This record gives sequence, C-alpha cells and structure tokens, in this order.
Amino acid sequence: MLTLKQKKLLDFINEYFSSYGIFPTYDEMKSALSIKSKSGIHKLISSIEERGFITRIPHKARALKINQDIIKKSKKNTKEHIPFLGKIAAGNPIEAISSSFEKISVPDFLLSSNSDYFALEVTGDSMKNDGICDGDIVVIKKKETAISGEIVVALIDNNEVTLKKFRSNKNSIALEPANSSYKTRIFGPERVKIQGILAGLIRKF
Amino acid sequence: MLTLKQKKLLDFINEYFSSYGIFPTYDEMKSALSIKSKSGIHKLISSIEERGFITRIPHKARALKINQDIIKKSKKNTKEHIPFLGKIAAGNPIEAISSSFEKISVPDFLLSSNSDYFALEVTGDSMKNDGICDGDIVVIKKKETAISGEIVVALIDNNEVTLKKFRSNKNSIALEPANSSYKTRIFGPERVKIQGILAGLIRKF
DNA sequence: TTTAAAAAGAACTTATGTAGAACATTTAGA
DNA sequence: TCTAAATGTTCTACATAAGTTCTTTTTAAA
Repeated sequence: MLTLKQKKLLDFINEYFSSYGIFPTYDEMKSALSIKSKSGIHKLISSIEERGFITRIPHKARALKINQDIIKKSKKNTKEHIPFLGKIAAGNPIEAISSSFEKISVPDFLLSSNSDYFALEVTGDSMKNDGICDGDIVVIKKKETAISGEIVVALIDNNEVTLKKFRSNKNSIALEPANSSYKTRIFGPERVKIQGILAGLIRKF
Repeated sequence: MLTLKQKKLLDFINEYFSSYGIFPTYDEMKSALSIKSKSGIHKLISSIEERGFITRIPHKARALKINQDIIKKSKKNTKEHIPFLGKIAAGNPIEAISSSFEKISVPDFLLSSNSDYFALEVTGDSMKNDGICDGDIVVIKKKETAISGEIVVALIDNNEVTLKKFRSNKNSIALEPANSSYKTRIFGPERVKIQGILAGLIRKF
C-alpha cells in the first residue's frame, strides 16, 4: 500500500509521537529521512494522507493524526480476534453456527497466520486429566484431518460435537477422554468428522 | 495534533489538576511556561480548545475541562501486552526481574483496566488438579493481599516463588497445592509475601 | 540520448508565539 | 449594594516557525 519512503516516514512519525507526544515538523522529518527539501516531505505526507493512513489539518503546525484503524487493516497478521461459538450443544455441527457474531481476542502466539480458528467453551470434565476443565475456552484450528494423539473437536454422526483425544486405528477411530470416569468410544471412520484440532486454551479465574 | 507549546501547556494543566484538583489561572500558566504575557496563554488555550483537547467556560476563572476521550483517541492504540517473566527460579523475587523486556499478548477479557499484570510460565505439576499444568502461562494480577481460596504467587522468605492456593489462618498462612503428591505448607505471616493473584491461564498445544 | 519522475531549492503564505497595554467580567469582601 | 481584586479577553505590533507552491536540477529508466 505504501512505498518504501512513505513507510519509513510513517514509521518515523509514529516513533516520534510515541516519544514526545506531539508530531514532528516537516523540517524534522526532512532530517530524519535525510531528504534535503521540505517539499519532498510535503509530497510524501500528501500521498500517505491520500491512502488514508494519516489525517491532516492543512496549514496548521504539527497537525497530524494517525489513523490506526487503517494501519491495522492493512496488516494481515494481526488476526487477534476469532469467532467465539459458545457452548456446543449436541446436534449442532460447527458450520451451522459459524456465523456467530461474537468474537474473542486471543494471544497471537496461539495462532499461525495461514489458518482459520474458532473458540469454544468447554462443558464437562471429560478431559480434566489433560488440564482442560469445565468453563475453559479452547482455541481450535480448523482442519479436517488429525494425527493420533492430537486433541480434536469431532462431530459424531453429524449430530454430536465433542472434544477428545484422537486415535486412528486400522478400520476405526477412537475418541479418548482424559478422565477415568469416562470411556473411550470407538467409531467407524465414516461416523466421525474432524472439525479442528486443539491449538490453545484460555481460562479466566 | 498539538504544537510543542500547546502540548507543554496541556501537560502543565494536567499535572496541576492532578496535584490540586482545580485548574490553574492564566497567570500561573504564564509563569509555568515562562511567558511574559497572559495573551499568549489565551492564544494557546484557544488553539488547544479548537483541537478539542479541552473545553472552556468563557470568562469564568479556572473553568477548564480536559477532554480525556479526545486525548485517548489521539494516542496510539495500545494492545494488551504484559511483561512475560518466564520461569521463576528459586531465589528471584518478582521485582528483581520485573524489568524484563519480553512482552506477551493476552486476551483483554482476562484483564481489568486499572491493574498491573505480568505473566509467568508454570513449572511443575503441583496445581494439576486445578487444571494448571507444567508449561502453562499464568496471568497474574499484581496485588499484595489475597483472600482465602484464591490462587496466588507467593514469595517465601524473600527467596522462593511459588503458585499455590492461599489460605489465611489466625496466626499463619497456608499454601495449598492442588495435587495429592504435594503437601500443604504453613508459614508465619511474616515469611510470606503475596506478589499477585491468578487472573488467567493460557496454554499452547 | 531522451524523457519522466524524483529531489532540491527558493520564494511565498499562513500559523504560531511573544509582548504590553487596555478592557471586560466575575468574585469576594467591605 | 458597591467596590476592589482577581481573572479572563481583546487589541496592536512584531518575530519566528511551519506549511505550500513553484521552478530548477538531478536521477533513473526507456
């Protein structure tokens, strides 16, 4: 969206503002970018404004405003909000409710940039031995396949959604709880559809 | 958005108000900025008002209002990043390493706006029954006191840092693990210093 | 080499800051 | 109520800072 010079100038303006709380003059920008004329700065500022990254009051000194929204939108990997699908009641495949409006912010280190994610609230304690408790929020990476040992969100018989450890056998799929009060359930491969794998967990106290 | 002088005046007004609870007169501002005429202050005030940072009742003494909303908007959007202090080895009180540069982004719903937070990586499984596992990242709200039942980060004998459930008795403090392989430890109140209470937990899979 | 774009430089316009004095309004006390 | 003190406002004049526009020069690409 921005040229190299424009980006450098915008970065400088940002830094300057962080340090001093006010915006730099054209002369200061001129020195910062090693440009020898203010008119160059004027042109750069104009193009940056044209692209919407800053706003300006004409003819006023240091009268800039950085448009943080636009800057965020122009960055791809600040996807810190993912859909929160709430508690999953039996009989609701994820897709059916994926249109949920609610969003939840998650630490970016739980996400990788090229995948889709959603969040669920855990109900029940069938995974308690793995430290996944009732009320926890799990971050799920959308994916149709899993490897044995991964914890997955699985849709059984197009009907029931559950969070369990995935185990793939020759002709069957086992969904293992992490709690001795629950039993491992074994299904034919056609009955189980993986919705995603567990990527993170968040708990509020 | 503001010029240097305007910013200095606004800063002075802010400080003055914080100290005295009322706003300064033009004469006081004049002295503060080493300006020799009130008319200068009047001009500055007018430009600051024009830009929306303050509001004024004309002809009334000390009749300013600082428009925090505008000031906030003009500041950079600060994301929810808190210091990450890593694993706490025995013998290191939190303060000693609080200068850590490393930051971690956390969901904002784990934080409340008027408190300080930091994050630690959990080592060991002494809180496993509460779903707090080795390698988890806990978000801690800085606080010197706790009530019984809260999970706290406690500094013992100015030496050892630990995450345990807090229990306050008549003349002693009990730090309870959540794992039957570990024992509750009981200390005199003078030996235990609360560093903060558990506010959230984040786990990456 | 030719051409167009970028940079530089200079000139210009407007905004901002300083200063002193006079004036207006509000406030508090006689 | 009336008055004086405190405070805010307006005016003029000037100086400096900052933004804009234009022309010329340089640079880089075709």
